[in-house]
Amino acid sequence: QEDSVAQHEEMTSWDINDTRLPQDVRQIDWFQEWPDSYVKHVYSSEDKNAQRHHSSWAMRNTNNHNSRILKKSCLGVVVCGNDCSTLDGRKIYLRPAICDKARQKQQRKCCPNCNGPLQLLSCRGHGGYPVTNFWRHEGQFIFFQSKGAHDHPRPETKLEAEARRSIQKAQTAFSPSSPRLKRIREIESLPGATQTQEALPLLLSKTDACLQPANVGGRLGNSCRELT
DNA sequence: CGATGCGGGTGCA
DNA sequence: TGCACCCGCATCG
Repeated sequence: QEDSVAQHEEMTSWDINDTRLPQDVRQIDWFQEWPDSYVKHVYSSEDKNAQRHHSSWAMRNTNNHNSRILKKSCLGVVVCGNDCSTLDGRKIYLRPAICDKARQKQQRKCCPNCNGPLQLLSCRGHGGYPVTNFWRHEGQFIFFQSKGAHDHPRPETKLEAEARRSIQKAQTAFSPSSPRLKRIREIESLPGATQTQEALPLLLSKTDACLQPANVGGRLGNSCRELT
């Protein structure tokens, strides 16, 4: 009734920038993987995900010149420029790399589904700017506050993105352009080695053909094979 | 290799 | 002041 409403008000009456935050938190929240639309949460300082300031949205650390409050902003989602769909009718929503340099590389790779160009859909959910998340550790709690509503699809979760990288890495290991095989080829063509060069087929150059123009000449041993 | 934090520094209201 | 953001440095898995 009115009581529960009042109680809820009391729980969310704080702001991440307040000088002092509630000491008597009544409700500790379970970690929220997809916080959205101006929400606030209070986690236990024991919560591993909260401790690591995780989110399934791709959030990057941003400098707010305040060591007491950690601020992060959303990077959006990486989509296929051809707007392709997988066989099971799903769209490609890759997780933007958090590291600036890695993200630039990522955008030069191609769609894992159709090999088309990738495109970064920036988040504009906070007055035209990326949604921001704030974290503040205070005593036995970790306060969380988000500003803005994501105006784009959800990207892969961190775990999904890591799994994808593992798979790609494994596949790349078998590419003829990979350092590993090149090394083998070098060894085999050494003077004393047995002549078995013709044993290596040249059929996998497709791996290099899928690089985007801007990256031709780069030494990235990336592969663009499809997966799932 | 990258995820994550930090903080100096810049450009704008 | 508040905010967005670039950049390098360092840690860590």
